[in-house]
Amino acid sequence: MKQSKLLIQTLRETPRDADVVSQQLMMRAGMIQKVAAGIYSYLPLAFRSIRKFEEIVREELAKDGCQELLMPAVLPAELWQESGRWKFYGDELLRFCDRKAKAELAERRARGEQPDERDFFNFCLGPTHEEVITDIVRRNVRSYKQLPMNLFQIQTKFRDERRPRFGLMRGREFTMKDGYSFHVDDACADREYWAMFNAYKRIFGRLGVKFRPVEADSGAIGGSFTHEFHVLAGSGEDAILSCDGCDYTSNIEKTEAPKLAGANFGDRRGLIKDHFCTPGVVGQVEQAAGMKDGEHDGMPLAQTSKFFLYRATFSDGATKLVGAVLRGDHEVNPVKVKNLVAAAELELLPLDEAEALTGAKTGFMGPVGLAGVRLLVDRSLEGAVNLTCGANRTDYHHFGLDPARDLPGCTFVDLRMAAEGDTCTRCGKGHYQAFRGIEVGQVFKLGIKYSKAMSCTFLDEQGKENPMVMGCYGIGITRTVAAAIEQNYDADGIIWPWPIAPYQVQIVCLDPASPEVAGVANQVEQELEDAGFEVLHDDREGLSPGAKFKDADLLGIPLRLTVGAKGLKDGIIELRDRRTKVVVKFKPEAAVGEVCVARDRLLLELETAGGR
RNA sequence: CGGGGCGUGGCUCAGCCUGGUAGAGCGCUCGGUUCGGGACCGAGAGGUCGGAGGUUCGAAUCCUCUCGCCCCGACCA
Repeated sequence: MKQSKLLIQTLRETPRDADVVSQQLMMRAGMIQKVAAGIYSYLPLAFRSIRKFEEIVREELAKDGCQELLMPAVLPAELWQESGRWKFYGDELLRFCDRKAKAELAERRARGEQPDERDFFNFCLGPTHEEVITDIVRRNVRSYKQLPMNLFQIQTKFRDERRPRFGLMRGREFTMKDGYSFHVDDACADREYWAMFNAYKRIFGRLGVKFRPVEADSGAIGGSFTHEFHVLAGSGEDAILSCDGCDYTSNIEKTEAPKLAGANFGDRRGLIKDHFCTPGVVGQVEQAAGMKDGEHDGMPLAQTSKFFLYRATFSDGATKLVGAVLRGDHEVNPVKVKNLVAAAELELLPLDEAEALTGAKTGFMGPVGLAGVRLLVDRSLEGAVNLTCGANRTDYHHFGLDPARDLPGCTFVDLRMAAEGDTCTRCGKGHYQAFRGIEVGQVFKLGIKYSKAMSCTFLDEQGKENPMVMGCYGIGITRTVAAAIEQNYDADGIIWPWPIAPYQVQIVCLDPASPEVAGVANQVEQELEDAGFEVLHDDREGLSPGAKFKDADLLGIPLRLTVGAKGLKDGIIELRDRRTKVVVKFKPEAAVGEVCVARDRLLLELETAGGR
């Protein structure tokens, strides 16, 4: 490919609204352009990388017998109503109405009615396709003989993120591989789960990025298990804790926190109400410091407790108040709270409601004496005595709290956000290390949530009807490409991993106006292409060498072949490794051989670079 | 959704406070000199200053509304 004909405009300066490295570099390299918030065009260079990654995904999935199909991006409300998600999926689901519904809406309005427009939305843009695939399978699969089956698509998805950001890493429109499997029983679904788990390890391994499979929260969807695949990068949005002594790696939302022994706070005493008065002080640390009496000049943070009031909403629409009690120096993990009460949604109770319920301002609410609240106490407080807690009276705290005694009906559970340095709960020896990760894939055992709701059943060997057991498996294609850049760049630009580089070799012709030099460059280009390499040839005239080198570094093609009059005078051209900057010089006739050697070396390095 | 910021040639920005008929650098076109890490000279093209309304003799500039984009927050109970 001649660069003079390539649709590309590199930028010397970073566009103002690009805030992560991958977005900055992809925009500067002329790979993507923003069309609207969180919506991008993939220009030729980016599209080549995206398609290469798609092909890796296809090849690896084919090894496990997955079948590719393509479902519509625009989906009817009916299917989503059938699964129940039309109601529960939030505003990330972009809903709209077609002309028929619009006409009916207009007619109602003409009659003087004031219908709610939302009641007329009858379509949405698909953020995920469980409903559609389940519909397809229930219509086409009847017998256990046809199972198991694993179907996937690579498709543009839309999620109306409340705050799109980070370029391709958190856009509203993105390309995703979503796969779904159907099975006669749990055991079969579990086998497929691990088959996909291993396929994903192969896929991200081939990509040549550092990644980790991570145990993650499966939400309230039936308590099934799930792994996320994360590309490790400092800019990642997710916090991951990984044990340095065993394989336990998990999203911090899920990480089990060890039960910590509390400090010894003396002999148990009674609950002394309203003992401490810290007027106007709200922060946990400041409050503890201000708690003074005859024996105490400020309380240790670990002897205070903190309290959070949540409203849990269940899948049947019922709600319940949930109170979480933790040690003052611990963080609450709301995901754990949500899962412990098996809620569909969990929200922090709005401040005004919380104040009305407890009768105290923020900072002075506590668990004692609250009616109608399900109380959960972090297990690190099991057996603790002489704690302080909010008195439900503004400015006051109780002293002497013994949760087991003073909070009847409370449950001791793991509510706490695990932290770096905590002892691993799995091996009991190692300690958690913290990483940041970009979630690029997920394997999830769905169970029968959708097949049951949508009557996707099969007849077993006894002729009995059963719901199929399902799994789903996603990979964010465009996000993965961005994540690869987050992990592979330097001050000069992108450093593409070989497998998804838009081109493998970039020929930089420094003197394209010279027939002799251009002739050699073209010759080498042809030979490399004949040998199967993907070559970008910078044949642009009128640019100084410096400008061409800068552009080449920015684009990040793994190998750069420099052809110039100066080198040719000595009969040589130069091959430079983008990452190491190491240069080798040789005769033009040796180009193919040298590029092969360099490629083999790069691929060998990739094998050792992946995740564990 | 709450708070803050920004919208001026393709890109990065100045001009706005203190109204007077729109600028720089990069990029682009043409000509010339250069040519191994973002060269130089000369000549050009390119902008309803996000949009609407208002104030004024006159608005990029002041006022109101609106749209878009970006950032921070959304876990002190």
